[in-house]
Amino acid sequence: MADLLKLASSQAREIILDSLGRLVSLGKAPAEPLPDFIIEIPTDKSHGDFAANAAMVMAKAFRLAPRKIAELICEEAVLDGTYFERMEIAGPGFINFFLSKKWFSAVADTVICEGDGYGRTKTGAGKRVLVEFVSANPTGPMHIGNARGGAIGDGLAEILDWAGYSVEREFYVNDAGNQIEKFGKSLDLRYMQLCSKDGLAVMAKSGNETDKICEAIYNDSETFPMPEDVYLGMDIIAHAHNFFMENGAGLSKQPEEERRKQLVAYALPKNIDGLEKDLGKYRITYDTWFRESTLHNDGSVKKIVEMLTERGYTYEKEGAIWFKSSELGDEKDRVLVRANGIPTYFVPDIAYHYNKLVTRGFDKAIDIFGADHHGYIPRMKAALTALGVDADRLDIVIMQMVNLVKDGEKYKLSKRSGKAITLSTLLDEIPIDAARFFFNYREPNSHFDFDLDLAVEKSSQNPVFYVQYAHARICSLITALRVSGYDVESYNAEELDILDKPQEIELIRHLASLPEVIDSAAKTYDPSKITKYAVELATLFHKFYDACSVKNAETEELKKARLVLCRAVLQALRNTLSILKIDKPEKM
RNA sequence: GCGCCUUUAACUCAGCUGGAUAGAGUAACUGCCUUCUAAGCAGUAAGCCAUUGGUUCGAGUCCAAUAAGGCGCGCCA
Repeated sequence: MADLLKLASSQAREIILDSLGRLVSLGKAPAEPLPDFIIEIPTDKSHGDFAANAAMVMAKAFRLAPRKIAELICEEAVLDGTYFERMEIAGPGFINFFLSKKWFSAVADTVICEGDGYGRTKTGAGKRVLVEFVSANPTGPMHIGNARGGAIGDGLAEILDWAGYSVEREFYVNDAGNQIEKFGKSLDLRYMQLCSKDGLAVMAKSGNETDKICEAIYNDSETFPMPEDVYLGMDIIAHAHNFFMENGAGLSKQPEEERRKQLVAYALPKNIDGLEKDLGKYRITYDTWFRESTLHNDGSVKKIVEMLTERGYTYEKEGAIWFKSSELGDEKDRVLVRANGIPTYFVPDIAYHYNKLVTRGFDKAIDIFGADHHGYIPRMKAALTALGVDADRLDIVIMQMVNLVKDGEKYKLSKRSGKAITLSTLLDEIPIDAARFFFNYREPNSHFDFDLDLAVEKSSQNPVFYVQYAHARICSLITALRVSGYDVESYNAEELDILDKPQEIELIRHLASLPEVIDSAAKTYDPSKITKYAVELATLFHKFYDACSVKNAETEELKKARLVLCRAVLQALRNTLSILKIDKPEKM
């Protein structure tokens, strides 16, 4: 788990600090505490591998020109025993560091030795994190927004795992509350329509084919009217029809409440199975499917209201129980229990987060939210604070809405009309690899247009192919050389000392940054850093491939050295693709 | 009206805690396969970093205001 980039960077810092220490004892530098400086990686590689702005920030303290200070620092600097071969003063007073060959071979060596684990860090060691994502309503199929949330959540969970956290993935099943009522009502209305004279006629005419019946009823809102606040999607009609086929019209003679109960009991498990299946196809598997109903059944929901009341954070108004969230940073107070005695969605959700952080004791809970729920965050944090839980242990990743673009036109996503494009439809149309890659190619917080035409296209326009192509190229290259008698695995990284082409050096430098990229992605909750890393690695490889022939290298030593480099690149590429759960084709 | 997000090349976006001449990909144009996969590479062209002001050695990056767009502001979830 060596991070050679970080190591080199801290060496550069130490070199300067050492030098400053000597300058102070020589009386050439002021003794008072000096301002902190930064070691950065210059964009222009002629400025070295690392650059320090120490001389510039210390100009005031020294009462000298930055370049003069830089000269003093360089005079006293000792590079022995470090990965650096020289230092330079440049520009307004930057101190630039240049790495030695030793470092480059150490990088390749590390990648190959750590193998499938290269890139893993211990940043999150000992911390348990729960990532909750998608959590789509089980009342219907998933839409495009869930597709983005799924890719981001799963990617993020994997990244956190690589950063050393102990990670669990969870789906929160809203199998209680108002939307289940609505679900039951919708199912019942459709069922009763099917049992009616008109419904029986449609079924007879359509030869009992569910698809045809759904379409006929869905499109004939005059004969089969539906009220405002129900689910209109065809999936509801399909459930009702399937139930009818299995159980007949007998249920229609039962009281409404009983009908709804039975219909929900029939359709809900089917929907949840469907969610699990679709997500499985999307390569997402959860550690837990957490049911909201368990929080109602074990009294947690009730207990939350009691706890908040005990702590003095509730009051009654107009027959309802309110939470004083405005005292804790929310813009207004919120209703906990309605005047009719039924708790709002908020209460079980507080109970759920309390369960994550207190009952199950996760150090962190991470939720992936659509931007349309961002206003919900302050009240949830307020609730945790009121319960004595550190609200910073809950992190919410906001992801902006997705626009679907087809033929240059924007689709509006509408759940209510039942016409939204579902996740399973999307996955039928585009490769899973492309979907997972695309949704992780932008920061969660960016508004982004998903171009259906582009994702379907199997061409160079599609970055996922570009990356996979690099992988396939290396595979066949290595195979070819192995066939011609090269014992690829036996060469060690010391041979890399002879590499000096810029394409080779750039490639190695980028290899070294993987651990840091993973840490950074974990810290900022941004999986797009990984896809971008993969694309950059592929780019550098393609450039190297073009400029430096392995097979026809000038010398045998060079050939072996490049072969080792290819192995290292292949390894890093494989690891990033593993994180993203994207196929690693050996041939294309 | 209030809050959150966004605004960088024709299009889609990078730009790490402020640093040296603002970068990719796509689209456009020009080259490169008798030699490891041309799903590739090299090159050309393309920019008032939305606008204005402020902070300092130094601002695409930080602060404020303005403008445009997205999303919220229920005893819905």
